[in-house]
Amino acid sequence: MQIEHFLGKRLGLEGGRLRQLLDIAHARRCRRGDVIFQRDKICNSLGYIVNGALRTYCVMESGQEISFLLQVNGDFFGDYESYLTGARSRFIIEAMMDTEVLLFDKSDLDRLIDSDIFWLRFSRTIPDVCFLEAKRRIEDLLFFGPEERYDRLLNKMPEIVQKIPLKYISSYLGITPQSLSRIRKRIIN
Amino acid sequence: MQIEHFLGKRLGLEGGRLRQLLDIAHARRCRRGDVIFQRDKICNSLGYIVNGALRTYCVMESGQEISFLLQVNGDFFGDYESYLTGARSRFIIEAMMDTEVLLFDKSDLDRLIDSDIFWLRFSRTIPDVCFLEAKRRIEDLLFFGPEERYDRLLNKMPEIVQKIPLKYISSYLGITPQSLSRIRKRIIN
DNA sequence: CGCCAGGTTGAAGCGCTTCAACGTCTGTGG
DNA sequence: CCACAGACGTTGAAGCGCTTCAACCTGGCG
Repeated sequence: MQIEHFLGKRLGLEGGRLRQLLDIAHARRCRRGDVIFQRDKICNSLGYIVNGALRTYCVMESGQEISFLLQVNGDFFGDYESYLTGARSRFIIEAMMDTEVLLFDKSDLDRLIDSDIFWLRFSRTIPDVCFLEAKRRIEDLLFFGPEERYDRLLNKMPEIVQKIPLKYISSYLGITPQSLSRIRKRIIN
Repeated sequence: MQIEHFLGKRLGLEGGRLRQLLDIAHARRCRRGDVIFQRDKICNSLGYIVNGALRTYCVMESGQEISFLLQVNGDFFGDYESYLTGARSRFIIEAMMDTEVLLFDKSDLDRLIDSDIFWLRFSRTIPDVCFLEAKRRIEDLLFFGPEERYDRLLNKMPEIVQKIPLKYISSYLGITPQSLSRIRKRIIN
């Protein structure tokens, strides 16, 4: 099946091992606008996007919403800091369109990891992936200006950028919706 | 001894376990300006700063140097992406003042990790720490403006910021040296 | 002494922000 | 079926902050 294939490829798993992992997965469908994870909760599961798009965002004191992450098919989601440390999360995760996800509960993952040294070795993959993604984001913010960042985002997720509200994208890029609107206009030429 | 104490506390290690780790450490002293790690190499060791300060930076095509990380006593350093993936690094690591470090070779760490399930469990600590640091940096860049970022850096490493060249700090903050100079002037009031 | 790197300061410019108004689309209720 | 509200995007005008270019100052060092 497709899901297995993509998830397995992403994680370097196959056959029985992949099946073992899928055994503890919970499938869930969300509608556009559904909140998958609430602020001030402790994140006790990690997720994988089968189909759709999510945003992980933070509401600032001013009331302004800032997109911390925009994620699509094949991406993992969840506030990994809260998952790791057990601290309450400041983030909200919301579906930007109808979305199917697989959820893995921390308790199930921990049990799996304890069950077999294979999974103990495997468990490093999670923070490794999180770190690499985070590093890319830093490089994006540090090495490029707003316009270049938008360009790179377009390359990274071309179909999605056209479909989701502009304001989610602008705060992800660290600019105002108006600025992004003008950048778009500029780029058309 | 002090070093052991701090390193152990940072990693949650003590007694025999801490000694095991220190057994594979190589101490090294560097002078201000020494390059500890060279661009285009593969990073095959991780380091711990006993005393001093390092910067991890990238030279852009324009020739401009951008500080990716500024690190001080008690911080870990190394291009963890290159360490993980085996890819050539685009970063250079340089001592900003006379600095003592402990180096841990990947081959020794891998051997340690394979020797005992304790160390296999422990090995997740490394990417976890890297991820949490990276996440802080993203939040800094995304949630705050240049002036606030400088303020937060002052709180994070107050002694060091006074001692190292302004241009290293400004590129870490994502601004020009001139702008940082003016921000400093503004803040004195 | 004079050079050089690092820092400061001034002036001009550009890009993003802010505030505000208007256009467009969609869904809802009269 | 139309009218209207609300969300979203666009556009204009004014302002602010960072950038750029350039000049100058300062301290360290050969």
